[in-house]
Amino acid sequence: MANVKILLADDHKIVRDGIKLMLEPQAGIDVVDEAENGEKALEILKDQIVDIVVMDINMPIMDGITATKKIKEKYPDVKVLALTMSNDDLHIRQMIQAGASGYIMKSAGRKELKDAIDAITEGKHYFSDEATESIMMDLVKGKGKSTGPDPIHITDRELEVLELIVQEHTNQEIAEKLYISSRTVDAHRRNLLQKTGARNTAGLVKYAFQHNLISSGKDK
Amino acid sequence: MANVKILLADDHKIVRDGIKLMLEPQAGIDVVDEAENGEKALEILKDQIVDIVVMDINMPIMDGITATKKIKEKYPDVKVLALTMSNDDLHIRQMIQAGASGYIMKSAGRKELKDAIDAITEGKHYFSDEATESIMMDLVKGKGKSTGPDPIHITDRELEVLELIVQEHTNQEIAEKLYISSRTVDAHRRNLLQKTGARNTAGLVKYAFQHNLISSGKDK
DNA sequence: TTTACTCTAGGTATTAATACGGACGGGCCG
DNA sequence: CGGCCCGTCCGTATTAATACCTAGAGTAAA
Repeated sequence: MANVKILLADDHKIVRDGIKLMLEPQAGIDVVDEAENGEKALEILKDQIVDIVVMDINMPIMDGITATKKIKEKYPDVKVLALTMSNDDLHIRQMIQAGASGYIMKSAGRKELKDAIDAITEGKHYFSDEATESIMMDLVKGKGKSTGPDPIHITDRELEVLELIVQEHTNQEIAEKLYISSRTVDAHRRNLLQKTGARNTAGLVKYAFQHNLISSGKDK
Repeated sequence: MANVKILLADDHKIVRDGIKLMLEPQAGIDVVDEAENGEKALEILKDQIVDIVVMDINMPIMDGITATKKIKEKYPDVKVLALTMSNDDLHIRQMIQAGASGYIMKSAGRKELKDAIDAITEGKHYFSDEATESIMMDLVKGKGKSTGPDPIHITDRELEVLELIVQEHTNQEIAEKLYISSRTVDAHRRNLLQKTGARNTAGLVKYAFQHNLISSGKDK
């Protein structure tokens, strides 16, 4: 059997180098290329045969979830192993829905990484214990009900509003920016409160940060 | 000359393993131990001779900035190389003030890591281009004035209030929790708005996340 | 076509937050 | 001692946000 061809997608070179050094000595595994964001990864796939993409979730320009969706659309045979820092239920679910074959955290060790790649190579799936537990909790809860964080779907418009809220704009200002009534903004805001389970603006901003919906919220 | 003894402090095992694999083949460098948070790093230093601590900033339990301060207090000869994902001015400055000898980002490559360690071993400092630029900007600006993030000092009480705000509490609730008048909470809130430059609650929460100060704000 | 969802918008009301003021005791430090 | 900062509290006022409810136009799916 030919070697497994890996593409690394992570915005931190140290992480890429680290994974590469961990994998390269392994027999049967070749890291054929690297990408520092989802867009680059897609470009590389155009003219490079790859078996597995090891994909970070948090990346600039194009995040791992979006990239995974696009990869599975265009190259359904390419497997994706999600790699992330957080153990966020939402991210795990989103990656699985996007078509990832596995999910491990950066706090995992070399062995787990190897195990995950082996499992995926054999056409199986690999989820870290934490991810498995999270998914099981969902099944137990019976398809996201009751108190669970639920499969909440925030619409595009709501996301726009949320971003402007995070940018410290008032409803009036948001209304002007989006060319809608402030009442509409108010409605979106209430929907956001309800969907996110937040009590107030503080909760919305917190939600945005914890689920990384912030794009340009950087300092200064 | 004896080998340089390195202690890795990062909560992500993959990152630790990666760095280790990058450094170990290098002549003259030994990774003698690892820690997944600042507290562990301090414990290790108790009975382990270490020359340089490669320290991540974002870590659970005890962050890199706090850990660096404590290390420089107890073991002034131990050098610290800060390692981080963000290029946040504030973090850079805080780490330098805490006593770090260098600062590089995870998006840096193997060569930069090696260069940084070499420089620090020789008693010099090493700052990535981005960090240098940021510091230079400060010098140009003349000691943090005008638009700069200033040497704002948030008092303990204000911090308590801020934390409760982030936890989605209203002024009344905060007042009850702290056994003070809601008017006082209001005053603290106004001072926070003024000090942080925020326009409203959203800005305060954003500030809290970007600079810090959230301890247990995790999901669920 | 019905169903469902999104986006839109309004009415009415209450509560919370923000913007100005000013004031006072305590602790720390030159 | 005399200032300075901190933490505490109040008055007044305006603006913003939140809580209810209803509801139509558009679109996409069943």
